[in-house]
Amino acid sequence: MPRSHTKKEAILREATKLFSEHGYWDTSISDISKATSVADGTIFYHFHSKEELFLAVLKNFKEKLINAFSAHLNSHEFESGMDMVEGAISFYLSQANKMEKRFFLLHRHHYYQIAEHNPNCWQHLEEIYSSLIDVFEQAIRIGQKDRSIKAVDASKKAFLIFTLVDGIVRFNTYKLYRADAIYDELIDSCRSILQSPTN
Amino acid sequence: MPRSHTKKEAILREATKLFSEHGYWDTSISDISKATSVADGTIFYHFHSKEELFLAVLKNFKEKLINAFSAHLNSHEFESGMDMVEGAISFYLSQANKMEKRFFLLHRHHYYQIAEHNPNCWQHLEEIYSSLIDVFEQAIRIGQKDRSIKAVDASKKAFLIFTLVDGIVRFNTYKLYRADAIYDELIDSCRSILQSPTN
DNA sequence: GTAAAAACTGAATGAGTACTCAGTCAAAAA
DNA sequence: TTTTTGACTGAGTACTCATTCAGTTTTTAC
Repeated sequence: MPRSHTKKEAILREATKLFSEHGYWDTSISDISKATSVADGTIFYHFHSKEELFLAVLKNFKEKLINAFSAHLNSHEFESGMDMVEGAISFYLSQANKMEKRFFLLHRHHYYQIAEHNPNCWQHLEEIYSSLIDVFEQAIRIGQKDRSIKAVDASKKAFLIFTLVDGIVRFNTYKLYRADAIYDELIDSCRSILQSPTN
Repeated sequence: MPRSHTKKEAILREATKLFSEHGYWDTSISDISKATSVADGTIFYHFHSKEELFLAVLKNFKEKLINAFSAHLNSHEFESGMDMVEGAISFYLSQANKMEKRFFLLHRHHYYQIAEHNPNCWQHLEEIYSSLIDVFEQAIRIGQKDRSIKAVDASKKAFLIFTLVDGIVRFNTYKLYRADAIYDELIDSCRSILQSPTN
């Protein structure tokens, strides 16, 4: 395995760090090359453009996040569908906490701007969101079978709940409100939305 | 009234348009000066820097949004607190629709980045969010008096509901999900969160 | 009408930027 | 050993951009 392999990885690692911390425009190619102890040209040898490097960071994040979610689902036993929904919420919050900077990047605007002219970027974003929302949707459907969740439009409610959780993560990273301070209210609200009053 | 007054206004108007449409980094001072038929220097005569101009746009938006909300509240009669909450939600959605580009700007990241080193910017953002959340909180408190809303932590639930509505606006502008398609589910969910089962 | 003040101009500046490319070097293939 | 290949280098290119400022025009004050 040539040395290049490690260098490409190192570039991607430093780029993830710098883009996440300072954003796309406030991170120059030479910032990344300095941080990686690599020549500017090496970056363009491995990635055709700054934008392509930025997309590689997104792709990497997408894979990490989706893998983390399926690992979580496979390694846990859930009492009921409702229990699964709650598990997904707290797992999402814990991931957002662990990968705070990368979620920050996801909530920034650059990717949505690039997505307008780059179908590849759009697809990454689409996959991230749909796979996350899917987790909620499946949990709701399971809950409807085991009667822990009432009859609702699973797809729409899944989107609503995801929006709520993701919005809280967003305000949390912007430090406008602390997520842990309303965790109980969040779970309580989700139960109100999904459970019939008798549960 | 000197001519300058109109020019300053025109600069602010064009800056709002261009920043909203293309973002902070993709709008140059000379783009704005061309659009306003003004010399580059004139912009710096009225605003000390690009960042200050950008903040003036935010301040302007803040005032417009807050005024629109109080006008709405003053000009409507509400049957109950719950009715007021629903009115606030649909008013927020209609404003987001009417001022789509400016909401786009609010949801972008630049202001949060500037806010990190500029207390003035931070204050604008804080005022926008707290005044909006306040509308929901007051409506909830009124609803608790007239019994249309059950006993909940008004402040926390107001934040939750605002987060949900704002999140939907965000996904709507990114065209990842259409807000009007889940309006009914949204209202339904808010009722579940706030009303006791017997209502 | 004249002086002072304010508004306005746009060419010039200089600090940045993404990206290129001719050439070096080490290791694999012949 | 010689040749070829792919990884890597970093000075150079062509460019954009926010900001400045010396000078001009317009408005206001007297």
